[in-house]
Amino acid sequence: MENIKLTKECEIELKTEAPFNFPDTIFKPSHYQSEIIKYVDNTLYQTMRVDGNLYGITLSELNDIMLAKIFSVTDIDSETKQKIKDELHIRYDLDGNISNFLNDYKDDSVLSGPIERRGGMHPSCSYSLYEFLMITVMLQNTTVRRSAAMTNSMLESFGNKVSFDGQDLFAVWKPEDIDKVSEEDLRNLRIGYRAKTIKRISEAFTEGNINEVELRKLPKEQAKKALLEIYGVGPQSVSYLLFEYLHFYDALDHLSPWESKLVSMLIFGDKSHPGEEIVEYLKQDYPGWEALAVHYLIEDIFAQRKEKNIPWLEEEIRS
DNA sequence: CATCAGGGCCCTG
DNA sequence: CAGGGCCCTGAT
Repeated sequence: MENIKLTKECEIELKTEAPFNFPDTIFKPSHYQSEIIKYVDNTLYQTMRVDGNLYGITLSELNDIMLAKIFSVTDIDSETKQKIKDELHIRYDLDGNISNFLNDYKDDSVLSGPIERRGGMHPSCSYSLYEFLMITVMLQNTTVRRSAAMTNSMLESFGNKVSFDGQDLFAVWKPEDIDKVSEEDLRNLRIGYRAKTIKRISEAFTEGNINEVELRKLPKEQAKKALLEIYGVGPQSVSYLLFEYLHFYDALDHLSPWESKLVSMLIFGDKSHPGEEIVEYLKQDYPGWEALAVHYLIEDIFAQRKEKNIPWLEEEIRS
């Protein structure tokens, strides 16, 4: 596979809506690791496709200013630069205002710890809609280890190897690349029945049936409806999409079993409470912020995992 | 060795 | 609206 070297470099500054917590917003320890994104020395490395061209992006923070470096094959024009800047603002929720959440719940018995440790953390999605859909498909009905294995085998076959700023990583394949491949060839990568879903979604994007720009303008319920019309998107995937990708802080209609166990433990001290009960509880206690509340709880416990062993958490990860 | 659920969803009846 | 089936894999 050809290794694309991105050697031209420029830098932009990104303005954030305070309070903004850089590390906890741009990198999420609860997500499974892949070679699409790297977080090294407080710097995030990712790729981005704009108008058919591939760019390397680094994100870092210096004296409370967020810096993005853009790496490219040829010099970048100001229009593209602006597009990337706008896109980063959206993906990392740089203009979202969560100060009321932090003020209202800083003394809350459940959230005070997470808010103290990670206050200013926003939901974010490093990926385009298509890329994130690919991730949600990989997550379906399997374990973290296999999700990572499937992602990597897909990247090895169809992704683009990219080098910039001393790092090597993969860019997710383009929808057109998959549209040409047979379902059988995809299945040979041990992605199972997901091959069909990936082909269907790739086909929809190739034919221009999904409009990312318009989707982002929709109110929550309409966005949900539109997303559920995509083949392979059900209640679980749509909840990830509404919160992480579209940043609806109150998008909590559904909690997956593994998340329910974690949140149940963190709120009630045992894993037994069912998802529906927890959703009701969160809607009562954190109206307007129920999904963000879950996010603070889960990311906070995963962050603590790096520093100490949490047996009841390890039991649920099985990676 | 077999059986099963897993960071779901589609389809059928 | 409930329930079966689905690719594969590690756990039991």
